[in-house]
This record gives sequence, structure tokens and C-alpha cells, in this order.
Amino acid sequence: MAKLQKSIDKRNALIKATIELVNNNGFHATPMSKIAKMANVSPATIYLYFENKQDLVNKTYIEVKAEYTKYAFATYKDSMSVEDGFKLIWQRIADFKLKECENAMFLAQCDNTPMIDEESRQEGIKHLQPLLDLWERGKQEGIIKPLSDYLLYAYAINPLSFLMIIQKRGVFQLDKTHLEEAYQAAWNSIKVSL
Amino acid sequence: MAKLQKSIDKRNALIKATIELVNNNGFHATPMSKIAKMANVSPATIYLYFENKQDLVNKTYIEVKAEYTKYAFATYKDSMSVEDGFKLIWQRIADFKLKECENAMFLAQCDNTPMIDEESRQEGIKHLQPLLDLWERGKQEGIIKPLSDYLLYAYAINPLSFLMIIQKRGVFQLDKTHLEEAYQAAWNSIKVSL
DNA sequence: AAAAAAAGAATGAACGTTCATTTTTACGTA
DNA sequence: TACGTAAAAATGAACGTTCATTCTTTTTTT
Repeated sequence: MAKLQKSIDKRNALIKATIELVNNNGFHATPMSKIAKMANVSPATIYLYFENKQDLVNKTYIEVKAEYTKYAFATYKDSMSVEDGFKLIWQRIADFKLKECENAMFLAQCDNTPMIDEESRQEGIKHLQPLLDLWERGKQEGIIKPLSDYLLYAYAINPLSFLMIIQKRGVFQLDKTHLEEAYQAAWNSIKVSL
Repeated sequence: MAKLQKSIDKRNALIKATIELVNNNGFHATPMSKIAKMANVSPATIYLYFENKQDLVNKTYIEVKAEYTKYAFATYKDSMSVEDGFKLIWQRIADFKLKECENAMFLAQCDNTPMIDEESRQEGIKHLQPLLDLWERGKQEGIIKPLSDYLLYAYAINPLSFLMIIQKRGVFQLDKTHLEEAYQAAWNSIKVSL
């Protein structure tokens, strides 16, 4: 067990270093040697845990995406009303993007560049299913507009990525008030108008 | 004139090649040699037009951003009502993102990665002033919610980037109906509720 | 014919990955 | 428990390639 434990620690250190360095420098400007150094490991050791650099970044993406969605849906129950469920998930996502900023920034970069293999991208999308199910329910109950899932995501969820990024760049500070406003904007854009 | 003309053609070819290659491969996976080849030019020639690779990509960003905002505000007049003005600008931006997809994808990549110098990023932001002025007017007239410009942008404009990207990836097709729905979602999220 | 522009080849540095070796771990035996 | 040993894990150095940039020469322009 001690053996296995140690390995997992190294693997985690490598993934953490990858996230931090790629956030600051981008994928191709992040050499394996620097990742190794930050993880306190020899460059050669990386290849005991990952096939190559592409595999390292693919796996990092999938792990972070899984973490993100796990957090987002952690306290959600099918028994909640659509409105309550959406608000909860939205707030959890906002929470994640602000608290786990490094992780969320990494995801944003992956989602907006050719950094990740298409296969890994698909894999990452699967984790969003609970949200799609909630929307389906909302549409059936006539609470959420009958829009495509992509449009709903674009207006209800994705704006948080933009806010996170400019917050990280220091021009904007998202406080409690802003968050409530942002939630209202999100909900107004997808709820059925009276 | 013929001399100067020829130079501008080469410069444009270099910028076009940069956009296309960076879109498909990312900044650091785009060698100067390939940019040169695509522009039908020797690698050494690039250095007659740009200081180095970073300068090439910075200048490309600023030029494309200027093109984007020029298109967005081309038919807008201060004399328009806030609602009409916003709708017009929104539609022009949507139009640009769908028609000039390559250019818009390039901007999205620049805005979500450490690819561009901070200085060039600032330079690019300046071009958005007419939109900020419109919002200011809308707030004063009590038509647009008194939210920060960043929040307004996140909900009214930025979702279009998300839609463009997934459209480019082929999972989603933005048609006339979708566009009208998207506009309504945008407007609902920022307009003052009755 | 001088100056400017462009070209291809050359250079040196940096990178991903592999290789040969050392260190650590796991475990059967005394 | 202590030891010896084979396997596993980890390492630093080395390899071959790629790339941004520069240098020297050629071509084009004026």
C-alpha cells in the first residue's frame, strides 16, 4: 500500500504542476522538464505515469473536468424543483470557478484551443448529463424555454467562465452582490417569460 | 506604390496564414517555417515585416480585433434608441462570428490563453468603447440594468463566442431561429425587468 | 549601379523522449 | 527479526529532432 500511495502522490503532483504551468505559459510553452521540476521528479519519471506529453494533458483535462462536475452536482437531488435545482447547480459552479480558479482556468484553456484530443473532449462532455436532464425536466414542466442545450449552456453557465477569467486578470472582482446579479441574469435568459 | 502595395500583400498573407495555422494547431505548435510556406514567402522574410514570432501574433491579434469592432459598430449611430442600437450591434457581432469564423476563433483563442502580451490585450479592449457608451446611456435611461460592464458583456455578448466555437466543432448549427432566440436570451438577461 | 527586398542555408538553443544505471521496495528464507 | 535478492521505480545524462532567428547571397527595384 505504501508503494501505491507514493505513486498516487507523484501522479497528483504531476497533474497539479501541469495545470499551473499550462495556465501561466500555455501547453506548448510548458516543457516536460519544468513539469518534472515543479513536481520534484525526474523528467523520465513522467513517462512511468503517462505515455507522453499529449497523454498527460488529456488525462489532466479529464480528471479536472470530473472534479468540476462532481462538485457542481454534489448536493443536487432529482427531487428538487427545477428552479431550486438550477439555482443550486449554478451556485456550485460559480463557487468552483472562483474557489478552484486554477482548475477552472485550465478547463477554459482546454475548451478554447486545439490543446486536447477530440476524444478527451467528448469524454469530458459526458459528465454534464445531470444538468441536461434537469433542463429537459424544466422544458417539460414549461419553466425553462424550449431552447437547445447548447443555447441554454451558452447563456446560463458559460458566462461564468468569462467572469472568472477577467477576475483572474485583476480588472474585476466578483463579490456576493455581483454573484446574485449574475444569477438573475442567467435565470432571466433561460426561464419562460410570463 | 507598386513596391508598397506588394509589401502589404505579403504582410496580409502572413497574417492570414498565422490565423489559420494558429487556429488549427495553437500558437506554439505553429512554426515560423509553416507560416512562411503558407504565405509563399521565405522564413527570413517574416522578419522584414515583424520583429519576431511574438510580435507577429500580437499584431495579428490587434488587427483582427480592430476588424471585428469596426464591423460590429459600422452601421450604429448615436442617434439610435438604446434598444435598437443594442440589437443592431448584437446582430452585427453575431454576423461577424459566424461569417468571419476563422477571425473570431482566433480572437477567442487569444482571449483564453497566455498567447498574447498583456499590452496587446489592453490595446484590443479599447476598441469596444462604443458598446460601453451605449450601455452607459441605457443605464441612465433606466432601460438596462445597472450592472458592471463586465457582467453585461458576459451575458449579452460573450455567449456568442461559445456558440461559435461549438458550431465550428460541428455539434451545433446556428440558424435564423436560433439566432433570434439567442438575441432574446441576451436581451432578457440585461434589460430592466418590468 | 546602388539600395532595398527576398531568399535559402546555417546556427545554436530547447525540447520530447529514451537509455543505461542507481535506488528503493517487496518478500522469501534463515 | 535480519538478510539477500529480484523486481519495480526513479534518475540524470544523452539523443535526435525541431524550431526561431541570423547570415550571406541573390534578386528586384529605383
